[in-house]
Amino acid sequence: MAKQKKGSPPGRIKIMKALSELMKKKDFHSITTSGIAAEAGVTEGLIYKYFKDKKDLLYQVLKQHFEAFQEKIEETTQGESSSLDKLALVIRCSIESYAANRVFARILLLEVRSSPDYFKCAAYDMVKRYAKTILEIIRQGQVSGEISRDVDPHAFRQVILGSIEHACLKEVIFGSEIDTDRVSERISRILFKGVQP
Amino acid sequence: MAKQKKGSPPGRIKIMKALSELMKKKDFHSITTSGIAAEAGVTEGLIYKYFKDKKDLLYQVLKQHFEAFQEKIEETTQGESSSLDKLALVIRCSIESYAANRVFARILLLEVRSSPDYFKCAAYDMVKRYAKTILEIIRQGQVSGEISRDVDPHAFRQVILGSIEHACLKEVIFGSEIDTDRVSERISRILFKGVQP
Amino acid sequence: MAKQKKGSPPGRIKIMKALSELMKKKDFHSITTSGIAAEAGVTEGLIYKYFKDKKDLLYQVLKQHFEAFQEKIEETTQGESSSLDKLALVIRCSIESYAANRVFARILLLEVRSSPDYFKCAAYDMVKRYAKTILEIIRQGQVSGEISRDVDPHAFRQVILGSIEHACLKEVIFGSEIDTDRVSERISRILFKGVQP
Amino acid sequence: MAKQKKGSPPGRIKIMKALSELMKKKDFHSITTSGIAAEAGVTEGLIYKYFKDKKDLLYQVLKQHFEAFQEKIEETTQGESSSLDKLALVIRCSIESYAANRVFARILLLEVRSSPDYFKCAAYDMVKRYAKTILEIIRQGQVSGEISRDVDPHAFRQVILGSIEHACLKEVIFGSEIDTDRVSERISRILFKGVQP
DNA sequence: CATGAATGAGACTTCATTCAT
DNA sequence: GATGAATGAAGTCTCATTCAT
Repeated sequence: MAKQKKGSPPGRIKIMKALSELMKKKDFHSITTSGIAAEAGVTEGLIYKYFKDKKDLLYQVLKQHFEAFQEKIEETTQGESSSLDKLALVIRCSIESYAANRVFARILLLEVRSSPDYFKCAAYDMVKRYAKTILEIIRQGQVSGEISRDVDPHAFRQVILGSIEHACLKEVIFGSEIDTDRVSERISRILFKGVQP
Repeated sequence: MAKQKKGSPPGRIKIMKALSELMKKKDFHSITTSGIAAEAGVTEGLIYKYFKDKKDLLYQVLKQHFEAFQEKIEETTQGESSSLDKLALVIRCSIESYAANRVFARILLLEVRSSPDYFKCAAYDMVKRYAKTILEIIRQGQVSGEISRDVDPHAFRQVILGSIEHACLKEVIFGSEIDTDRVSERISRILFKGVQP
Repeated sequence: MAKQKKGSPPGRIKIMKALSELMKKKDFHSITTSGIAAEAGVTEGLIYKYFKDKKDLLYQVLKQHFEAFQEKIEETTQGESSSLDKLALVIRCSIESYAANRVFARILLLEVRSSPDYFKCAAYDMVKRYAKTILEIIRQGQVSGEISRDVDPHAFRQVILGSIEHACLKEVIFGSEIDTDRVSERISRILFKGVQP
Repeated sequence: MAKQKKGSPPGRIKIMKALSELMKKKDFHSITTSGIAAEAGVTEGLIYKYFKDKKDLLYQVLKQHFEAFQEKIEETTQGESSSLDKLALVIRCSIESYAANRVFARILLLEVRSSPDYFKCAAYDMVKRYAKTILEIIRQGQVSGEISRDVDPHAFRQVILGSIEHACLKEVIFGSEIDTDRVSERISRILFKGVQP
């Protein structure tokens, strides 16, 4: 119900599923439209009925994954009142999502970034919203006194995002397991308290 | 003298330079061998005399950039005795390199990571060495008491690398300027002291 | 009706015909895919929709020719009861086919034999069937007493096949005419009765 | 001494040997000049110092092999006075040569025949001489009464050559062993006495 | 006697994409 | 709602060959 818009014709759904499926194993560039069609059990032509082009298809798939992600992030942080706890939750939840959803991670971390037109697509808008959410939490933390005023919010956000991504990158690339709990705790520990004794 | 091995035939050098040049503007996938040849002023065939294929050429270029980078890192940190100062220098120097050398940054941050065979190439070996250097500095810091023992060295390294990369990513993608000093200082500030007041 | 399976798309048929046509004048290696496409009046890409590669196309064409050939051989020998007469017919019919169908002869006698993968393709299976047919006729002849028991069937088959091929080779190479009747009669005469007075 | 002309420069010899060597495993078309140069331990350019082109090199190698072959045939048949015995010896000797010298066999049976310019090269002259020798023996046999007058000499020669070649073809292609004695005896048996009881 | 750098033509192949049905 | 035939542009790569040194 949350996964596909109700009115979606079967072919459209099959095609998106097919790309998702193929991206578990291969990178986008080595996936061909004919491969997608074969996996979906439809003809190549049909892809162009529903998507402007191959990249558009990718962005649609990404957006679909992202909606679920964003929803979860917002749900999770809602109840929490402490800013640092919220951030810890965002970190945890992001890593969890990457871990649980390799395709999403692959696309986001490795595929789309190199094409300039990604930054104009609908899916990127959601990334911006996600980033904005984090920035707001940081600012709240500074207002409430949980976070030091001499920390630059943008820099902090960068460090958070970078840490999350780098933590997942290797496992996404090599397909290894991610120990979500350990990884996210360690990151939070370092970022919040620093490394000095 | 440091840039090319003297024995290299002129054509080889021209080809590598041509790819470097083209990567300032386009991503690797949209660069064609015929484009490279044209830019280098040689014939397409010559590329395959010196490089196994287009990817091999990319890795050679990357490796060449990396050698300069690695050299600089080692030079820079040599004189320093404090571990945290060394790490701050590594961060600064890395960001500086990315900032000064967009091609290198593009390749490393956006292009190669999605191809599995990159991780088997010679250039990746240098990445590993770079990463190892950082890990060793962290461990020295723990021995000397500068860095808290309850910080996991691998996690800390991940946070460092992630922060560096993410800090540069946007500017590399959009071609904007990086204020090396400010960015690196802020990162070090957060990572070393944490964000709590 | 016997020539192409009705389901074949027009492009596929045109391509196969084009190769057949071109092979009348040139050898396979000097025929290019672009030449084939031009002759067929389709685009080069279409070749690869229907055939794995250029060689696959060749083998398909060969197989098609072979099916007609095999059919004819079987038809021809059906009515005959004497083994030697059957063999004479096989010889005659084979030479006739080579004579009437230079393309087929060229491919079989000169082109495919040097590529190891020909011997794994479907067309070669038909050659084996043809050879088997001959062997069986020989054995029947020995059973019926027409052919001496101290003649080795395999050796005899070799001699038959070799004689047929060599008889046609020169004319295939130089494009000269073959006097089917005379050639086949002479071969049968020698093979059956020997050369001693 | 018989193998190379005395004055041959070392490079020339190395190149010819290299091609011979490579042809033991691969067919001529898939052997590249660069492969030849590598095997010979010289540079590609040198090939064109000594040979007009790649094909010329092939013909030179063939000719060299052929000289040894021709010499042996003539030696062998010299002493014999009976025509049929001479022919039996030619058959035996030819098969023996093919068996012992796969490269020679490969070139002659599989490679050169499809190029029209082979028939203008020096090596082909030797083939003609060999064929002529056989024809003369057959005619002598008819004069002496050993061979029936109603056998056409050309047809008989064709049968002989075809039988020899076909007998060796499979083993040359697949690299299997040839039992020279058995094969040649069986062929002579059939050709001379026929197959009727 | 030989090298090594470079060429150039073209080969095969791939793929996203379109359009009539 | 979907098919299937066809396109066309480009892309990577191969290889025989030449020539200055």
